[in-house]
Amino acid sequence: MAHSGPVGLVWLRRDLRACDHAALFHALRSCAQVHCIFLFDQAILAPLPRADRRVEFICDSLASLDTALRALAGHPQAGLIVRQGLAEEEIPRLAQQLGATAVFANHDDEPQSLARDARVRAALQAGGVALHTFKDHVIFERDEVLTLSGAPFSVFTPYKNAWLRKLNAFYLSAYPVERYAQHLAPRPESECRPPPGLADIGFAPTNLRQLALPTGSEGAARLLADFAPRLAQYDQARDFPAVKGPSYLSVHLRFGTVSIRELARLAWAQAQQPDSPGAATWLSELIWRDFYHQILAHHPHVVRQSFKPAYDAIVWESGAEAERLFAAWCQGRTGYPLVDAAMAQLNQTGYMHNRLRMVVASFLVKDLGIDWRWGEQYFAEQLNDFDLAANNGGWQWAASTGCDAQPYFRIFNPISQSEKFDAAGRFIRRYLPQLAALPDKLIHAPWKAGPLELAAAGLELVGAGEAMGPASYPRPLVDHAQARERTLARYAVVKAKA
DNA sequence: TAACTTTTGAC
DNA sequence: TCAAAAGTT
Repeated sequence: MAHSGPVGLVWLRRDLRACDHAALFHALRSCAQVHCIFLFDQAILAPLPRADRRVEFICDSLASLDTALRALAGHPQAGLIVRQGLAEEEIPRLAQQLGATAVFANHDDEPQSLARDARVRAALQAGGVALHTFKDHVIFERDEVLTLSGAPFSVFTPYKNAWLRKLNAFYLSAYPVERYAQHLAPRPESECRPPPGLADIGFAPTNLRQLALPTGSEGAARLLADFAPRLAQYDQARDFPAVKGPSYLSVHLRFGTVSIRELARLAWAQAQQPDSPGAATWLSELIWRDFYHQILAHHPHVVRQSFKPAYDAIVWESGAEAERLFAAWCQGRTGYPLVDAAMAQLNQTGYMHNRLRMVVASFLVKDLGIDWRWGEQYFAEQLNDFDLAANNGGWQWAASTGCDAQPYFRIFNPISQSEKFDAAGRFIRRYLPQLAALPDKLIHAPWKAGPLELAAAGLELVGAGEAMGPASYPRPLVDHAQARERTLARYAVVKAKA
């Protein structure tokens, strides 16, 4: 090699892009030769089902990242090194093979990731290699936004105000990796191969290609270009699942195929303008994301327990009956059309509209009396954009067990939510075609239809657990008014403790 | 980022 | 008589 000077290794994890990248920038600035690796971590892949949309999303995005790195370097032998194995073994092994003296990565504050990084750091240190890590995934992390007394915030609104006060153009500026792109090193001959396909790592294809979900940084750019003209109306459109209101960028934020700084920059700039009320609302959603990441970093116990200890006294439903209710919820057979349509959206696409995440979470916890962790786990398995901090925060919010959660007596009515946010039944009809012929008035609660109306709609109502044909739909699993009373009684133990 | 019940007040 | 406001969970 003609190059001299220190060799660095950038370890990419949930930051699969080649621009505005903190770890890549710092590596390029301080090392004359920089290699990039993505590791398929056995500890993460092993427990997954053999068809998983997230794995396919990663594979597609790695191909795009590899191309981007070679374009950035300007020579074809640069590019992404991809390996498979255990992080604490493979990262030190590769560092040693490349002669790297430092490894660069971005922070990941999930408890398991912190533990993994500590093991990798120790293993690297044994070989005299340093591990440098950086904030990249959020605008403000860990201890960057604190109360005047130096404590972490646990209520969103004051957190948001402090977050906005601290924000300036510097925190939103991109890391200019292009400036040092010539430091990207050619890969060793043995590593010059395209990133593996799904089959190469033992996975089967999903329906990802059929979904309107573009992958990689180009996919994120396409979604952002599509969303930018809609941003000004985001506040008006975001609550209606039949409307194209959201950005659909959550999965790209999760895998880092888009930079949070780029998104926050757009939101912040537009929020200054009086004609864009949507921008401030969307920026608020990005701040919620920082908020929950910060909560997880300071309170890792939320992964297992309620944020508020008093709520651990709640006794949830259990046993075979609870399993039956939970299975019906998972499969979208609760008899409440908005809930079932939402679960169908999740099961078919790996995405669910945010309004509906609240509706189905409230239904599981406060209509069926099921432990919020069961729902959290199901979302973790199904959501393309699954993010531990945000998912846990959302579930604890819905269950009223979380920081700044809704009060326990706030119980969504699945019928009113349906009438309010899918008044014309457009979303319900998209995912529950057997209900399509019901009039709008009845589509939110089909059990209220008389025999003549059912016959006219070509619909048959069946009891829970009965076989479902293409023209049948279940009767409601529970009565909402009764369930509401049971929930108020269930949560009474909290009031007694507080 | 609630829903439900009761009270109030305009007509 | 009914819609809006207020009180409750």
